[in-house]
Amino acid sequence: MTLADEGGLAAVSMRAVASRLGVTPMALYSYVPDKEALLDGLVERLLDEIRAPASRAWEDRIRAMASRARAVARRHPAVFPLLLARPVVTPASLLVVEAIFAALRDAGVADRDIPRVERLLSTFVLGFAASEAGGRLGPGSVPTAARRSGSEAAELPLHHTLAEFLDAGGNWDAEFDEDVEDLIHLIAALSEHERVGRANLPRR
Amino acid sequence: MTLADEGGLAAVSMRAVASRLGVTPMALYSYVPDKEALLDGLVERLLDEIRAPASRAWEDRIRAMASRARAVARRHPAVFPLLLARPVVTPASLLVVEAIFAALRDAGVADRDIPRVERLLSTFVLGFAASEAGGRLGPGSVPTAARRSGSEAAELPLHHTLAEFLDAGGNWDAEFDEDVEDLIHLIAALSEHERVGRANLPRR
DNA sequence: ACCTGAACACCGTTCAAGT
DNA sequence: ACCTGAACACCGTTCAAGT
Repeated sequence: MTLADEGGLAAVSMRAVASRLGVTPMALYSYVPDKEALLDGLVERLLDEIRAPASRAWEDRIRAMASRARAVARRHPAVFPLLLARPVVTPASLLVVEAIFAALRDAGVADRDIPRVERLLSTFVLGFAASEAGGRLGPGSVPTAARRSGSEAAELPLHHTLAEFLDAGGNWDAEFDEDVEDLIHLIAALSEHERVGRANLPRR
Repeated sequence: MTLADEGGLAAVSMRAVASRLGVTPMALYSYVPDKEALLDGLVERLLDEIRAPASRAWEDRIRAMASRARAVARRHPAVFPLLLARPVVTPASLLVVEAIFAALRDAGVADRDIPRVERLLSTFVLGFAASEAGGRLGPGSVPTAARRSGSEAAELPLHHTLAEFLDAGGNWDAEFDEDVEDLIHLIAALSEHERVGRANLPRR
């Protein structure tokens, strides 16, 4: 993890890890079948850092997990994107998912919608954090491009019109919080819809 | 792109590309400064495939772009995840963003919210498609884990309760469509909120 | 069970040289 | 401008051998 944090994912080689441990590269193969398993271990440690918070209101638990996920991404930007590429079957990831299930259930979301909404929520949160860590949301990058004079500007009229809002003032904290609030509203709307549906329909 | 589609990202080496072109590895450096630039070219071609659809209703344009992004991810699962790791400053990506801006404006979203909502939407769509391509949403993986007997099952009661809904019946098409509809509702709610706010407030 | 050492089949990129 | 050939400093992993 230290190697990844310091030198990016490219710095995590079996040889570099072995050298850091004062051991021969082949010694690692007693602990791990191959390099992929080693990276899986890194991902698992990331999920341990997210964990489930002990909070009362379901909204606060959603907010806390989202915020922690993003904090983990900032601490380990090189490793974080791997979260989107690995199946959610490890113990640590199942614990996080279980906690989100619980929050959605307390929110009143219908059972049949809970796993879907969990994936919707976690996909957005992981996607945002990974985008930020990977540099997709670079401060000022888009505005700079939009301000570029020449033929391109004419083909991007809305980038020009919206220029002042393009980079959120570089304040991704506030933007992320707003996004999470919007998704919490969406969840509340889904549960309201379920409540009304249950009152009016015979069964379903 | 062919190499990536056939053998994954690992199969895309400067040496393999050169060999495919019947040329020496070093010949590539006349066209591209390094390997990263070569991968940037792949990403740019992916964005070209998404493009902006010519459709009337803003909802249909959102649906079309989301659906196309996902189709691209299925055609090029190895390259697609790179989309989340590169800044949106290339011509092709700006065109896609511009089209989403236009749809959100037609939806009635306030100018100050448009770039944020564009990022919310594209982050989810790219995140979902990348998750699917990368195998995060593996069919049956989570249910299998939840069904696993032993001590773990006791710590995951909701996975047990929700077992029948855990993998969406493997029908990610339907789940993705539902997600997109939910987000369209969210956008409509935001624009409604803006309409009401504008009528009631003096300026803002 | 855990570790070493040598080897194999690869990498991206530099450098000097050719046309 | 475009391409070659040799070299450098790396990879992950196999295999045989040691304790």
